[in-house]
Amino acid sequence: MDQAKIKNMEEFAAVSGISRPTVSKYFNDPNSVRASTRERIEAALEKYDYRPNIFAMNQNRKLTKNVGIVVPYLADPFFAEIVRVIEQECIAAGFSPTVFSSHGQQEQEKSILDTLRSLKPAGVLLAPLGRSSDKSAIEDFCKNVPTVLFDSNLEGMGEAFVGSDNHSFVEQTVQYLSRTGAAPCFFEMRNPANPNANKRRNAYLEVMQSIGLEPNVVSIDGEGWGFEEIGRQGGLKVLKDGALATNTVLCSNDRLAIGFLSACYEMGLTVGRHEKCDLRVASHDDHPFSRFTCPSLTTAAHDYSAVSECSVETLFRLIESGGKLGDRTETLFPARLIMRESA
Amino acid sequence: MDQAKIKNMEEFAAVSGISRPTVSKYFNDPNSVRASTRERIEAALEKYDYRPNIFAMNQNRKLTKNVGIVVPYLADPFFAEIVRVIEQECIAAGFSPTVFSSHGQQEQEKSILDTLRSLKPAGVLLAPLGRSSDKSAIEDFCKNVPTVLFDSNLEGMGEAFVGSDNHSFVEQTVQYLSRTGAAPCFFEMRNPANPNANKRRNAYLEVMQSIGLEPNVVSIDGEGWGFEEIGRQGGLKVLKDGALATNTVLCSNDRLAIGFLSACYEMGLTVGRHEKCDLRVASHDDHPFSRFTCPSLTTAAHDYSAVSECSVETLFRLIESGGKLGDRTETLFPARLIMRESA
DNA sequence: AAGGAAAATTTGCGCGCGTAAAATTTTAAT
DNA sequence: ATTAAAATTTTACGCGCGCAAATTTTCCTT
Repeated sequence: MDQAKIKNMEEFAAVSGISRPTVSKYFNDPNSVRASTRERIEAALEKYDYRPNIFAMNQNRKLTKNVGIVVPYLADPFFAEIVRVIEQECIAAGFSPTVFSSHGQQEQEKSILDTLRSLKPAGVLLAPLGRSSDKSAIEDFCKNVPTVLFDSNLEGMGEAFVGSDNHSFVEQTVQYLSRTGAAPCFFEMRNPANPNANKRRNAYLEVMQSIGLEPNVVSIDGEGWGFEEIGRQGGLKVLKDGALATNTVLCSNDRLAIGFLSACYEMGLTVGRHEKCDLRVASHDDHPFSRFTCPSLTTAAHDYSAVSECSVETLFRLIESGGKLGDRTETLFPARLIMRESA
Repeated sequence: MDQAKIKNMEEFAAVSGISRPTVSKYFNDPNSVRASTRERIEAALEKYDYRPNIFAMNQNRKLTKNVGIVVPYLADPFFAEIVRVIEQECIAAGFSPTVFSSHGQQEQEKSILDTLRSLKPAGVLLAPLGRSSDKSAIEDFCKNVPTVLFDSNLEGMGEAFVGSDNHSFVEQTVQYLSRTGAAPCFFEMRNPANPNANKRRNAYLEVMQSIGLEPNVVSIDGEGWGFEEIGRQGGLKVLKDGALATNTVLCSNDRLAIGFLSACYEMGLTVGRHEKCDLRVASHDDHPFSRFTCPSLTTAAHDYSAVSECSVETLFRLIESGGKLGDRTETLFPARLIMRESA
């Protein structure tokens, strides 16, 4: 690496013996220049550590290489994990991902969309807050920026949606539970922050009816994204009130289940699939920690990698086709039942 | 809001009846212009929705309003939580924070520092990987970019360090455990990814010696950031081998403890502070989920808000003083013992 | 009302790069 | 060798804004 500091593309073009426009073309797409030219540029790149000024690049480019990734709550390990994978894939494809978390707040989500607009992103992967999203703000955003929704769907918004098939989740857990023991009650938040929750409740009702069992929905109070605490408080209340019709509880999601397990433990109730246990508990999501609860949690797993890969691929297709896809596709991946000790 | 779209600052200056340089000054610092001028600009801002082009701004400004936040592993709820708070504080102070996760990989950390350089940030809050960081790369970075280290310290690097006092963590848990029962064994990874781990082991040895107890360190194998699984595997091995000298286990951190609790459960061992229990388990960090383990985890808590606030404040002082502080300060916050059911 | 400091304006240049059009060179095919 | 196509170079302009110096206006003081 030569000590001579290269200030700009002009100078770099000079030392590499290539014209600046061609160098510019190279940085835009290394394959767009002749192989021999590419080699010469890359040789110079080794010698003279130079990187184009991203601000100047983005200012003039019609389309940047920026990609926005927005999730409703990054402190939720489920989203943290999905973001981790998506981020890597964007980098591998030569994009610059920027991660944003709405932190569960509508205002925050709106302000992120505002920031994102001025970032002129090539595309955005958006997991909206859902129920508490400002629908018209998101709709407006999607009209101006190529956007793929993931995780939670907002009817008609964005160019595509990629997520998990909630019905498949509930069907598998309900089938499994009712085949191996008592019919499951459904434990959920009355006003869930996430729209998937409503789909899961409806799926529960459908599946129970289809196999001729009496549904039993237990809705608990609580606001916000502190699901574990909400599940614990709700669990304590439900258990004390004897509000459960059977000894089998199907939680809407794993974080709620983690709280519910905690409540069971406090009440001195044993959870598990064995005869001697008081309760069976199952859930949905395969949260990264559900493997380590006591007992380990039986759950329906997202196909994490399929959802992330498909989201990213869809976004890239969208970007390549200039921001518009033919018709809005909705891709849903089925769940995989993970049988552990809790049910 | 008028339908007339404002293209640039030139046009906006025209419609607001102010010269462009003055408008530019306003966006740089609203207080640097006369009150009456400020009002006129803000009135126009209401009417004609205009936002300066950040790329053009950042290209020409000597110092941007960007702030980088780098953590070793964002999927760890501990970091997710700290990032959440820090992010809000930066926004409140008028900065544009960008969050990066090294995902536990040295290469990733280095590439983030590279990216960060070209972002010309006013300052960076960096929680390094620690043991697996490329020290010289970080040292070099800190020389060029105003940086405050947090969470884990790298001797002499950055303009300041803010973190938790590991000795205080261990002192409190060891004192508590040995006062209320058997002396604690120390359960840790042999090659921990985090440098705090080494400080905690040393603190354990010191504290045990100072109160005249025989230390007993149990080091387990495992690489990477999957602490729960490592703790579980290690726990199973240790429990089967009967490698624990006493019935009290102090884990280096909560995630390891979560795995260890899982191992205890699998082995049919009961954990808790009551007479009839087989084991007592305690730990450090007050991980967001440690409240919900079964039994709930006795642990030493970080002062999350103090660490985040102090980090941010230190960074702002650093930025205001032009990137250099007098002498490198190291601020350590003590732990707060949280007594729960596990010990 | 006069004076001076503070704030605002005018003028003008520069940042680093994208990009378009035309001229030139290189490559591949006949 | 001839020729057309592809790649490169030259030339030239524009993006939206920061910033500095000189000038003018505004405000407050005595």
